[in-house]
Amino acid sequence: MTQEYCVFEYGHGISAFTVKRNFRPGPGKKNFMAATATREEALQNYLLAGISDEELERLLPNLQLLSLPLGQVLYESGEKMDYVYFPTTAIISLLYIMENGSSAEIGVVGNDGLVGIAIFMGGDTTPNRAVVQSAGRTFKMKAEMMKDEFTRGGRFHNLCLRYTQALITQISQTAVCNRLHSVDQQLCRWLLLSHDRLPSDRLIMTQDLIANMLGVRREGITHAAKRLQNAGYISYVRGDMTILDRKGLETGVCECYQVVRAEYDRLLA
Amino acid sequence: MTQEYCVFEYGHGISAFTVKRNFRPGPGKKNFMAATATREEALQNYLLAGISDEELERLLPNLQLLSLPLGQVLYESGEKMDYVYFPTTAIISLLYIMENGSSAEIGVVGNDGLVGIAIFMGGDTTPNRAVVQSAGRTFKMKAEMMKDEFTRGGRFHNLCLRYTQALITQISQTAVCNRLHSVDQQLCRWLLLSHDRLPSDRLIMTQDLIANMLGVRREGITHAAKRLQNAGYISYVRGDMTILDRKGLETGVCECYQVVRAEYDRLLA
DNA sequence: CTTCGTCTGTGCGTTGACGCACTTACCGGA
DNA sequence: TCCGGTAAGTGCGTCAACGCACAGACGAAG
Repeated sequence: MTQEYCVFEYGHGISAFTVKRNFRPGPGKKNFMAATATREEALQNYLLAGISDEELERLLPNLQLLSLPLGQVLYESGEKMDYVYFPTTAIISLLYIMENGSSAEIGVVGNDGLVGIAIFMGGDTTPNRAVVQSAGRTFKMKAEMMKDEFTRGGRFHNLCLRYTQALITQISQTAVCNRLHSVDQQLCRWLLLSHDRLPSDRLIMTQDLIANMLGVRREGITHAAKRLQNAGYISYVRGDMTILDRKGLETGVCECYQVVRAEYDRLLA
Repeated sequence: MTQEYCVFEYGHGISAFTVKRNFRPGPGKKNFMAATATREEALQNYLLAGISDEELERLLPNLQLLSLPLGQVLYESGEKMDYVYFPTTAIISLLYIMENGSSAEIGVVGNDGLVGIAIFMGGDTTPNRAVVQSAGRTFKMKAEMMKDEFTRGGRFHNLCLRYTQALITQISQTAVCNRLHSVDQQLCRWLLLSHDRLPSDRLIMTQDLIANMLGVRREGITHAAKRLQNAGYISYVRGDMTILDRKGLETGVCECYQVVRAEYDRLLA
């Protein structure tokens, strides 16, 4: 089961993120559980669920299902992207890594979208790293197949572009939030964005990792998380967080979350 | 001459930005100097310069040239976009305005691109405001015409998408920079981004406006600008800034600028 | 020449986040 | 059962940026 796998992989993945941040599973380990896509499973991803039957039929044989452990790197900054990913239960974080090793998240992708927009936007690469933030399942598809289907136009083409616009809003709002809001507010925003993309209320992730994502100190997350815990919104025990009171989190968040949420709803309805 | 026009318009535009930020020229004032595009003028915009002759021929009759005063609002947040803009000498700032009135820039567009990507991305609107940051000229084109040409595919379609990816990188880097870097560094980045899109070395803009763009205090800009002035990189007199030493500015900037610059060069070569 | 509005410069107390060092708590393996 | 590694909590001093208040400084209008 995926959840058990998360816990198992947790100990390994963690070191990936901190310090070196260059963790990659060995070649034999990477694509286990790979299987051709079933229709039902594919529909768990909103983009795949939103395209026409004809398009889905064409894509299905080319979609490979796989499980991703926490910390796995899907793309490295500037690296040619061989695959595009359609997450179902996994959550992928898009990060920029500074030359001095510090990092900041620019966006997050779950079953609401896809990882690898540069493939159809024409740039082929981006100066960002894509890392598994929450272990889970995803489909992957060869970049060439992605380009072919995109070039056909049709609903898939349009939906990809609308998703990209939604992602732009998310990134924009991250910029605004980084500029104007407190760590407390940003943590709330981050938790809600994650929760929206999570199959359960559990998030397997240390405070150190969250700090790396938000580009703040680990102690800052400790304090903010403590406040949320005291308020009864979350429980947090050694890398195992549970969201107890979503409504509560929403009272602590800045308007940035709602703006992003509304745009996703509007564009990908 | 455009430069003189900037100075003239300066006194009016200014009040637009501060406090209320809802300045709009009256109906009769908006589209003065409108004229059908000449080929040479159109080529000053990199996107228009990069498309095929056939495409350009088709667009030219639909392009209207106009001068934009400092502070004019091209789009309001959530407002339907009737036109797309291809700046030549004008610079447009994309801002998010918080509910409490504070603001932060998420990106800047000059003759390197276009304003209004939501039109072809399919969302039609964005939760941002587009404001003239530096007075100058731009082409505008009806949204429908834009959609039509985009839908044809071809080089125009691809170039628009590549430009969008470049813009995404700029927005992403804004997010990172907001998170990790000092006001001094951010001011350098902002000046360089503006200078790249400026027809001269002069920038007509008060410290108060720059502060609104960067989402910081006006006094913070005063201090940072003073340091740059003492270093001899810029001169600054009451809303009239001149960039004296570009190389100098580049020594004070963080890596964010170079990352964005490299992506623009790579994607829009 | 004076006045008024605007832009810039400065000082000062406050604060949120940082960096560092350290302790406590937990867990799995020897 | 002990030990070592990892996660989380705490306490400090430091600092960059904030908010506010006010003082020049400039320029256009009368």
